[in-house]
Amino acid sequence: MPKRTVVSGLRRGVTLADVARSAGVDQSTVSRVLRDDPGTKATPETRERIRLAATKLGYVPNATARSLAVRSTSTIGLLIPNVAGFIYADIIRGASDAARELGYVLVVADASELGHASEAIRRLVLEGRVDGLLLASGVVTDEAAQSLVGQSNNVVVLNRQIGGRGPRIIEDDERGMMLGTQELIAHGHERIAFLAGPPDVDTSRRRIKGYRRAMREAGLPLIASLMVHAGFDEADGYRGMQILLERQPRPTAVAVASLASAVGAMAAVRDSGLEIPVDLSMVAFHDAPLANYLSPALTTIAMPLKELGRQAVLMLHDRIVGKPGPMLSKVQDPAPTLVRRQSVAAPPN
Amino acid sequence: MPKRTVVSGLRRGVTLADVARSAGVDQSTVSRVLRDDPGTKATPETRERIRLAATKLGYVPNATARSLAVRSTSTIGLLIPNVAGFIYADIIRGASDAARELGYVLVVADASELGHASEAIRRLVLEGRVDGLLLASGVVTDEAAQSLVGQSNNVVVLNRQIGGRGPRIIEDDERGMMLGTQELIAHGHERIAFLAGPPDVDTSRRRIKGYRRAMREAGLPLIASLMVHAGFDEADGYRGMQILLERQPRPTAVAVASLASAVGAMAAVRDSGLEIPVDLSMVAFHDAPLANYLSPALTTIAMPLKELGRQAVLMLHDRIVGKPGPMLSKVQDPAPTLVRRQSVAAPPN
DNA sequence: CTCGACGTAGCAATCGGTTGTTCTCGGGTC
DNA sequence: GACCCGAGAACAACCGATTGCTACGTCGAG
Repeated sequence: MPKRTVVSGLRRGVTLADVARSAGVDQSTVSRVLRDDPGTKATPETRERIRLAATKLGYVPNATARSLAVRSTSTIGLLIPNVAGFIYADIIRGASDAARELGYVLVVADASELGHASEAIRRLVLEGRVDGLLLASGVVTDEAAQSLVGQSNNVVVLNRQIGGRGPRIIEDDERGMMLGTQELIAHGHERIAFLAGPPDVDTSRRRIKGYRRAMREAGLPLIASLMVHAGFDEADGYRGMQILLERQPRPTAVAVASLASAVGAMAAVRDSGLEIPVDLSMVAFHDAPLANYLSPALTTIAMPLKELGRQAVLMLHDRIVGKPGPMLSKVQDPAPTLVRRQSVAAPPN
Repeated sequence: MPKRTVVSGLRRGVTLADVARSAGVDQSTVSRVLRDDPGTKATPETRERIRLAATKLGYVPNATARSLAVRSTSTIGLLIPNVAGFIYADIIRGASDAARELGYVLVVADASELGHASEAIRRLVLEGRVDGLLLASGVVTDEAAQSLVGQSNNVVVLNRQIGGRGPRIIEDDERGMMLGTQELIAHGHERIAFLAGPPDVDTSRRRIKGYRRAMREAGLPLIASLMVHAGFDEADGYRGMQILLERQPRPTAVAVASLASAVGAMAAVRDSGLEIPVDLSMVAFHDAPLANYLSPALTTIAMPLKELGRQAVLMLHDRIVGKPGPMLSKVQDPAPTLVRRQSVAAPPN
């Protein structure tokens, strides 16, 4: 029969007590049996009776009550500055999978608008809705985030360092950016520009390091005017590229610090009447399906973002259960890979 | 036995009892004062003493305990099939804002992988982690979702209808798609193809209706071979467009049912040696910053997705508090708008 | 001087689980 | 037959809030 349910807010559910009554035992026994508590000494017959009653009534334990009793919610939060970013889908999936495997549920919250990060943090962490929080790069500029990272054990920052404090996990930006720059070098480019991210975030700095190192190791000169800082979105990339295109002599190739800004950069190149890759080669940091459908298809550096998400929750989980761990972890295992498409060719002339 | 491993999980916080002790009153008084309970009759002095103690101790109420007591979590869930989709960012923001205004927190869960939707639903709704759930189009093919929608009062489906049951809210797909098709017609096109979504989802069907209606009202013939069904992502759009490009005579314009598939379709056009908009005009359903940076910049139909998200939580909230409301709601107010860019021109010849 | 009203604040039950402790038997030992 | 033992299950105290109800003064009225 369709059950009569729900008056309002919460599902008005079957409780442990209901099951206990139906099975003719105490609710503590029901609790232990249904959770396979090692301390249970119930008879096989009793167990069976309880299980039957539970399924017959459609019992589902109430997470809120359980959380209160055990002082743990079994949920992990992930705070993201901008859900539209290309990179977050993979991070979310990796984190989501890992959480599930650990018996946690992952909830993501959007903190795109300024000031909302601190509210989200209060409601999620301080009010105890989650056992721990993953802070994706970007939101951490928020001052509430700052102070939280200093205070709480159960926060892990992804891909950004906050004043050196707090546990964090990063992708191997340096290695990835080296890979991309080397691809340009391998095609014979020497005047290679770098469209960098904001100078004050350490993710950008690590990518810059990778670019510089590749140049240095190839014996190529680092020309200051060939590096410009821009934000990470399309419009930022467009503007940054315009600047680079005015340099004389013009660079023959450019490495771009994010996929979104590369999309903008490509548009800037087109609008200036130049063509990729014949006039200018380009590689972008981070990969997404989109890159394959751009014109030309964009050569990218695929970072192991899913693994970043996964390892982030593993790291957070260790902290939650009190296991000691490093303050800084770098995702090494699936190494960054270069996805060759059509945006890189030999330099003109 | 060693003492229980309380430590980790939840923030070991200051409780109501702590504040009460510090202020020298009963915790019920503290509770009433801090929440400004209308039933409070505390003197100004007592209130002051309590407030002081609370801030001094850094008291933050525990959401779990509160949820248990009031039988409501003040959180709403949003289940999304694919966080990478272009449209979800706006929906999330709209929903997030509305939730915040209502005093709720919005948590989003990703159900990209098959079978995960039902688990997410169990953990979120059945276990009582949320007061209500928004189901974004796509996940609802899941059978758990199906049955949930039938059962629970507190689920609202976005942009997709499930067997006619359950409350839902839709954008005005028909009107939007009409708008786009009319733009093509206004430029003189007559052989206008439609790259549609999957035939079995009603969102697609509504977009088809809009296309057909625009054609009909303009007195243009509907040619069956000029409509092909494809999925909503880039690869699907690529394949679908390839088919359309083989039609003889070739269409001079195409309306595409999603932005992602339009990106794929543009690539297919390029690969076939044709050029947009000189050989073929294109409009895409849904807008995103990306459209502005494509080559050529893509003319799109901007749907009020933020408003969709907002109204969805409003609708859900009404149901949660028991207010009666319509089973079907359509977002009308900010009407869809056409964003003219460079992908539409007069037909060749 | 007693009674009742009212303003204040405390008591205690409750939400739905978890978990340490206690009770109840039946059976084996000496 | 008294005693002990242990399995099996009930009892009861939490977790941290919310909330109906009761208790205690004080004050004014009769």
